[in-house]
Amino acid sequence: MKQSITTDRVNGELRAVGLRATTQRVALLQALLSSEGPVSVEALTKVSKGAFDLATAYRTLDALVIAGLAKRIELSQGRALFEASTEHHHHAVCTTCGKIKDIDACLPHGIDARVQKASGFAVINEHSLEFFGTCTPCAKKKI
Amino acid sequence: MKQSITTDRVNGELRAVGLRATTQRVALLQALLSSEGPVSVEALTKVSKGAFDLATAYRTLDALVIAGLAKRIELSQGRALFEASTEHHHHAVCTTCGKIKDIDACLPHGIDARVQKASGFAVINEHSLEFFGTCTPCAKKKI
DNA sequence: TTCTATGCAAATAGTTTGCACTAAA
DNA sequence: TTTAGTGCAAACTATTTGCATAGAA
Repeated sequence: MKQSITTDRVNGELRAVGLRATTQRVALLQALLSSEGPVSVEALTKVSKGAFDLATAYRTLDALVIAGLAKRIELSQGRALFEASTEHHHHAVCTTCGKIKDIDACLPHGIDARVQKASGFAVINEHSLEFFGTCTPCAKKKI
Repeated sequence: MKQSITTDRVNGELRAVGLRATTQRVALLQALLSSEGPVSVEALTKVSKGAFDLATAYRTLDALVIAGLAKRIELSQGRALFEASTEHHHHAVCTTCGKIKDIDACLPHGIDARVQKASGFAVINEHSLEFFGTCTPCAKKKI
């Protein structure tokens, strides 16, 4: 858990992007901002005790992604993960237990531009970089 | 289409990894080897006219991935793509039309090792790097 | 002949949608 | 009061699984 996120701040962020600050949205965005790494939709609905509907969670997350407050991540096959929009970074995924750790960016600057030339694409404006391996606890268990 | 892949070669590759060379597997692996980039499971079953069952395709692809002959790729949300195992490379994805283009590797050597240190993971043995943007045809249509 | 692989159909899992109702603004 | 957002249930899509049968070795 990072430092606690005030309801007021979340309220403001929602309104700033033109979304009504409903109880559910505040709870969801708060949960998103408070979690260490990418979270599953199911996990998000359970964070606040007054667990809200899955459909609401999906709709809200879509809205947050469009508003630029959240990012959708494709890591696990067939289960979407979401994280709050923070500065650009990458992830290390443990292929044994599924744990995900944030990794600070370390790609050479201008790589998007270089790939743009190499690919013949008109625009390259985003990239995802994920690392896979075994975390230390899992590695120890295997010995 | 790359140069045509002989049935014999595919037969051999399958047997080499201990898989029976059934009609379906040969057709599927041949289709995989012949396609330019990542392909969906549905597309693979339709390549050979004697379209075979989806369940068979999934089971076969699993076996091929385990055997190291194929790779599973998570790009589009909720639809798995597969490609034949070739040398390490990355992809550029057009977020408008979905077209995928292979990109030759361009990450600094030793990056896995560096991330291994930075992440505290015991092992980092794989990474995926995907670029997103707009391909030239799509960019022109938008003007 | 033996045993793995296939096809079919049913079962899951994750996600999306329609609609009447609730609650922000 | 107005209109966007929610819950519930049903619909969908991609993928998986059980089981009897076909076919590779």
